[in-house]
Amino acid sequence: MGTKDRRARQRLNLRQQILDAARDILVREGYDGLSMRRVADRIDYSPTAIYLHFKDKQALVVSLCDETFARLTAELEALEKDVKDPLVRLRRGMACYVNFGLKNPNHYVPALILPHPEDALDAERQAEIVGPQSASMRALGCLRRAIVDAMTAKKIRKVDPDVTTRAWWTALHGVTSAMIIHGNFPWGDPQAVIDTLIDGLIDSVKK
Amino acid sequence: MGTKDRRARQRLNLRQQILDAARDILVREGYDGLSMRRVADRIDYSPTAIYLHFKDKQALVVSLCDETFARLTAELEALEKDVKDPLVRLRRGMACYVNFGLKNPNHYVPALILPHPEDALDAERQAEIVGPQSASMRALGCLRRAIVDAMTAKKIRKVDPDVTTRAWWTALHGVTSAMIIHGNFPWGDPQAVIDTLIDGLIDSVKK
DNA sequence: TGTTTTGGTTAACGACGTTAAGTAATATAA
DNA sequence: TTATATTACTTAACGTCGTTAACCAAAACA
Repeated sequence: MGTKDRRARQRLNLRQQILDAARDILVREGYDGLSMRRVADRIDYSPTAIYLHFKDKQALVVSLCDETFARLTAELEALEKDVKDPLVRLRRGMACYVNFGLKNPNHYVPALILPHPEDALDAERQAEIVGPQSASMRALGCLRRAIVDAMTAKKIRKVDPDVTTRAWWTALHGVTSAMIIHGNFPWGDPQAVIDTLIDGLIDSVKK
Repeated sequence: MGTKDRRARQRLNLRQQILDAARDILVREGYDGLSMRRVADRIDYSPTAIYLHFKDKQALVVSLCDETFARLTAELEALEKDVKDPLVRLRRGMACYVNFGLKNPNHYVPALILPHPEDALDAERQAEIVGPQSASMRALGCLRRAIVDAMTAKKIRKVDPDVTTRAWWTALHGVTSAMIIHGNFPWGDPQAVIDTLIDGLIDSVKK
């Protein structure tokens, strides 16, 4: 009766082959270089075979990005355990986010920079959605907790945690995406720009 | 001898028709909805006719975006003349930038959010490029001047104007692009997020 | 052994940006 | 005025893409 198992195993096996090939292409050639046909070529299946495992190209890419962003979340959550000083944790966490984006540009781009169709929803449906769903945004929870912690520890002055989380995240996203997309912009010392931004934000609420 | 003139006039005329049709499509349907074939349909020419006036799709879009971003630059330069207080001008200019992006999302997206092929250059050629070329980045000059002015007026403490300009621009770009792309994210009161970010940045360098 | 389900294939649709080759009208030169 | 050259444009095509429909063989089950 292990036949059912074997089928499931083979199914997962192919699914993993698809993911592996797709990730390899994505990392090496970026989102534009990733096509269903190229993935199919790599694994010696027909392009349509992929659709038996992923609804469409976007679902495939989301799977890849979720996997990668899970590592970011893990890093951030590790900080929560290891770093006691909430101000230091805040600082390190923000740097961590930017660094992650710069080290994984080809995941960051489709996950957070490129427009997704579903992000252009009608106003009614937008209201239904209350929180970030994709794994690529679970980092926001970490940021919010760090802000709240720093606040209760009286390290920073009282602020609206939700508004501040969103404002700061947009800033971090800004420097990350700008440096990824505008690679030939004269950034000078990029790290100086990143540090200036992060330190400025934190300084603005320091007691 | 007006035949040469007439030819030139007709040429410019068609060029303008292309631009008008393309801008209409871009504004209404966004960058993805804009295709050479659709522009051609609108003006009752064959798709290839467009290539007699624009090198490729990107050149056409750049023309459109340059036109629109010129209005932003004009607004910012008007501020330089009208608003004397450098701190107020700084504040207003930054808000102006974000506002412009949110009001012209379909120009902002191809101009500053989407990856351009030429932004993925090899390291040597990147070094050759020293400043922002596209009109979409001339706003950076305004920001830098505002920062320097506020500094010489002793309204803010001494900072590296280049690094600060770049850091602040990434932040502004971040909130702008995030709100454009992630329209169904729970922003709460978007203006509160924008204001918190801008005020935070300025506060961090206020004397 | 016959039947259904699973896991794939081939072929095709309708889009896209772009290039190559051809054509008709116009301007210039003899 | 006729021949030539230039200009403005078209049709056809290439190679891509994501995705769907129809079909098919092998395995599982009755």
